[in-house]
Amino acid sequence: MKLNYHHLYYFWMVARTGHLTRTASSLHISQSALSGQIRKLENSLGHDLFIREGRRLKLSEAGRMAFSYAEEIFRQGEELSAVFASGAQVNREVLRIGAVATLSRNFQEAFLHPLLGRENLEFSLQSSDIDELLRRLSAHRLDLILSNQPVRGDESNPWRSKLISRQPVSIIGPPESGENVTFPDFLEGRSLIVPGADNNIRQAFDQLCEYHKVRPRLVAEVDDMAMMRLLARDSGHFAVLPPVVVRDELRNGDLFDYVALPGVYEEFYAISIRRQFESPALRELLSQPVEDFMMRP
Amino acid sequence: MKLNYHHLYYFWMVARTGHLTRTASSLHISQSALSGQIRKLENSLGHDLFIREGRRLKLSEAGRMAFSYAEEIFRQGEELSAVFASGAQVNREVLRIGAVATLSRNFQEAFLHPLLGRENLEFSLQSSDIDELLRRLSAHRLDLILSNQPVRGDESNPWRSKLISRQPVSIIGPPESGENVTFPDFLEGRSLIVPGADNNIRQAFDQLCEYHKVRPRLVAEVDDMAMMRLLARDSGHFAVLPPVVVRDELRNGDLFDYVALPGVYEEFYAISIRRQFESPALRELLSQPVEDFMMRP
DNA sequence: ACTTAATGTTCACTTTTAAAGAACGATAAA
DNA sequence: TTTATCGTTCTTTAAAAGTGAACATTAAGT
Repeated sequence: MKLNYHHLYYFWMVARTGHLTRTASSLHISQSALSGQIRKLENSLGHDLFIREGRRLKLSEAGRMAFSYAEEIFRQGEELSAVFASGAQVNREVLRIGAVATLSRNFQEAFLHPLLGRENLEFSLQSSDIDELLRRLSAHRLDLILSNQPVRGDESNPWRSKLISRQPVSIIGPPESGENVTFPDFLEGRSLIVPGADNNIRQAFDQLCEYHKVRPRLVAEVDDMAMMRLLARDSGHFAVLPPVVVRDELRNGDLFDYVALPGVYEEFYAISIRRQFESPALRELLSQPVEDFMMRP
Repeated sequence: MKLNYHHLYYFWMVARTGHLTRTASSLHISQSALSGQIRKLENSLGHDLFIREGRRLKLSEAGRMAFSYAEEIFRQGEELSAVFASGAQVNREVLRIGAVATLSRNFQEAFLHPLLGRENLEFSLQSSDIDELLRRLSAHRLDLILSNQPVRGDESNPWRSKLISRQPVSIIGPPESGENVTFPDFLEGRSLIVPGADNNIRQAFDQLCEYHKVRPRLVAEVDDMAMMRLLARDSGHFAVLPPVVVRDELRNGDLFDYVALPGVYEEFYAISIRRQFESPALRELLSQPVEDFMMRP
């Protein structure tokens, strides 16, 4: 039997105050109607929601359970009503994007670039860790996640990961080093700043070193691409980095791109929920070709 | 005008598939009825939810917004139905408790002790940081939070913090030290393990040192009470700790309680949402007297 | 102990709302 | 161009929700 949301609403209103008569008058219906509707809900659910003690109503355990769901349901519903009632521009397109906090800012900006020119579009950008972002995506509080790892969906979470860009990764260092950089010998014993262990660049890089039997000396493992950029620029050490992260420094000569690492890429994924009606802005973003669009000005 | 949840439900079902006729037949109603109900919802909200292009339905931006709310609302509703339909013991009392992860386990256990003996009661215990726990409390995914800090509620979050226990804090160290411990001189230059800077014990302790013009040497700042316990036991250093945390070690002589710090207490708060009908188990827990109930076996 | 006011339930009846079915219009595919 | 499919609108019918009176229970006041 299908849940009747009107009955549930009445139940919720009564359970909040604990009084049937008062609630009835605040709802502008008779108490007998209210009593009857709640009785119907109880019959449909198969449990009493209130314990009747004489003229007093007490919430039963089943009622408590139903109440906690009802709270959520009608809180959302009231928010929905409020949004429409406020006359807020409901017709503006809204895109809520979450980005893994350690992702390159240059990348995020390049990816979102097509949205910037659009009138009548509003977007929000939230940084957090991937678990939190996936939670928000599931709760429909986000439309899209930018991540450097794909995520496998399942029945209860119909996530879809789309590869949106694949960036080469280079050894980047100070320009005046004057070193004759030959791959892979150059890496042997070399002091290096590398991405953190759970980054996929790092895993590919480790495999590459393994394969060529070279052992660099790791001076720092850093999660965050913005931090990597600062360290590469200011430490004087060499770093394993996608050039796009230090695009500005490469341009103005503060850093130099010595050698691209074969087979090592940073990948970017857009994670979304498959929908019958995809927002036009979202569709536009996701249809960008997988190429080096990040090299745009 | 009040939101009609039946209309919203129909809208949701149609928006999921994008087809009115198919949805109508899956709902076992005529397409004309479905069309009419959705039209009523649109009138009540004041916005078109679909864009009609000939015989085709497209979700409008307003529709997209409504849809994301509807998703949440009816996901919850279906969960509620499922819980009742599954015949799961809806009449069992359920108490969902969140504890700040750094809280003493002995305290948590002592506090929850009254629940252990109860038939027909089930409780879940989740550890996390206070922000995450408060989010869950607001979302009605928790009934109670145990914390070492009170939280001030407001209109949108009617939280209620109740002091449930106040524990003395001592200097605790290895039993064989043979030192003549006199407060406060003992502390001068002393190597100490102390709670982390945002713990209220720590703040009180720092003030105490300031007042007595003594400067201990801090060898470790530790957030987590379980970690403090291990470090106090195994490091040979003295530590600033509530004795209850190392109750077992004090009993069996692995550690010794040298001196209670005057005016320094660890406080425990229970944070809940004020409700018309409080669960009996919750009421029982919260009515425990503020005393050293933690010294029970 | 009795009365009174407040509360909740049930029943017969009325009003409101939702659903069905036919007629119509638009369009994608044959 | 036809034809089958899909969505809208209108009128009629069926179902659901609401009303008000009669009745039951209980807390508080006399």
